[in-house]
Amino acid sequence: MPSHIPVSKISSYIGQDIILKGWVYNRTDKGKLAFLLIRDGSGFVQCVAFKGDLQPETFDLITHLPQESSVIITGAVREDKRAPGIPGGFEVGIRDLQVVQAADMDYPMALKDHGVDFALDNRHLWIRMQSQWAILRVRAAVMTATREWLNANGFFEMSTPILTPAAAEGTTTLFETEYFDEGSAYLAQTGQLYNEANIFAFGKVYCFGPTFRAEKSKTRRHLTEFWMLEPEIAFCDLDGLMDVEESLLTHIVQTALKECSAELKFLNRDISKLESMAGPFPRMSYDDAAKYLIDLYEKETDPEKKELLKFEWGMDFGAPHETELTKLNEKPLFVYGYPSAVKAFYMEPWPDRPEVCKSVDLLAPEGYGEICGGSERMSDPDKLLARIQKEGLPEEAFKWYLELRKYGSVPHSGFGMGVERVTAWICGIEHVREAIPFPRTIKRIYP
RNA sequence: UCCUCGAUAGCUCAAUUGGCGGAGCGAGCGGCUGUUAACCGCUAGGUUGUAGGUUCAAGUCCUACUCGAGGAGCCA
Repeated sequence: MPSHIPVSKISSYIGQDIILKGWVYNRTDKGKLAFLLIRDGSGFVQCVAFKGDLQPETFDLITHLPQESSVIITGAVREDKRAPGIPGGFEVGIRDLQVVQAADMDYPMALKDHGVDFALDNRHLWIRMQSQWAILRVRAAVMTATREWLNANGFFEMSTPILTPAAAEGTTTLFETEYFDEGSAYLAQTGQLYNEANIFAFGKVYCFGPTFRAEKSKTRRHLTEFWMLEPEIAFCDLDGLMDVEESLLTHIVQTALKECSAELKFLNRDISKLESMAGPFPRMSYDDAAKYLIDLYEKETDPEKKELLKFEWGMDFGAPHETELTKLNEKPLFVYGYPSAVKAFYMEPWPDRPEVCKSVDLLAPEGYGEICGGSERMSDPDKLLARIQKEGLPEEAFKWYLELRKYGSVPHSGFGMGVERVTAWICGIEHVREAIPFPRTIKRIYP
């Protein structure tokens, strides 16, 4: 009696009879021959029916199967270089086919390019397509690799609250909701402040969950709901933080290469660009980056490009600036020591240079830009209080946060990593909305 | 919030200076023993986003609106 196997393991069953349970992704009839591309969640494999090998009614059933019908197939595995699929190169000679459900014939997702609007309205079906399946498998691998590295390196996963009181960082627009008789609550835009409390109990921690930004950002790099990893580390300075980011990112990329080679190949990702992606990553000061950008701006002759590259010391980088900086290297680039004015209030000032802070962004190559942002946190309670007052933040809301610095304060650092941005970069795709199963953007909350 | 672009068959797109709304894919039927988004033949499929306006005549020009996109700002 043949056993039920996943498509992903098919290479171990050459010459054997097996059972597949899945869905008809595509069908091609050719007279007395029919090809079914079957997907079962673990992969895509071609199944072949010869009229002569089957009961006439079974063959007739196969040649009339609607796309997306659910089926159970019995047959023999053989190697064939012509066979499409993921991983591909194998096919199943159908001996028997049982229809679990014949799908309605008006399945809307054709196997070709669709417009963004249509594809997103049909996201619940779009995720069945090979490209989206491959991207989301890479995303899962990124998330698994992330936890793997952190757990192996002494970090504890600490869930931080999603429902939070007002004013975490002050600047960002938050989603607001009613909270019983306590007034308004807000969906978390970061778990960092809570993780700063957690490190004094657990040393090295991380939170890994959804994050919400109500800002009306409409670009290929923004979602209103996205997943963020936020490690926080006690007794760690800015250099130590960059070491952690470097090792973690290296592990994530190498794992994706190992676990998802078929997916990346299907996505036509230039693997060689990822293979060299191991630490150390170059580290550049904001001052040097600013000098480079100002120089570039002055040399630019095209007036349109010149306007985009406009830059002076003290500005935060725009997307065109990030792109220019990432062109300098094949690897991700650390830029550290940003002006305090463009960064959050809790970042530790540079010694003897209070206008600069111990912050660091990690910019992914090939124009992907910022994938991690972090800093050494202010550890002195008096300086922190002064900064909170200067920013006009409500002091009483930060009472607990200030207390962390009263009882055994230490230098500590942390960063946030955007899962969808990392996934989009590894997959080589245009837009972060394809790097999450059901993207939430400013204009979309369906499906 | 600002700037720019777009909306024509189920989907992706054509339609010349304002002059009879088409094709491919998908769907149905038939043909084909190696297809890779197969191919060949036939069939069905339309209130051109909405509301006005200009004109002998509007998919095409004008006004307003709706919906969407990607860029700025802000950020991961």
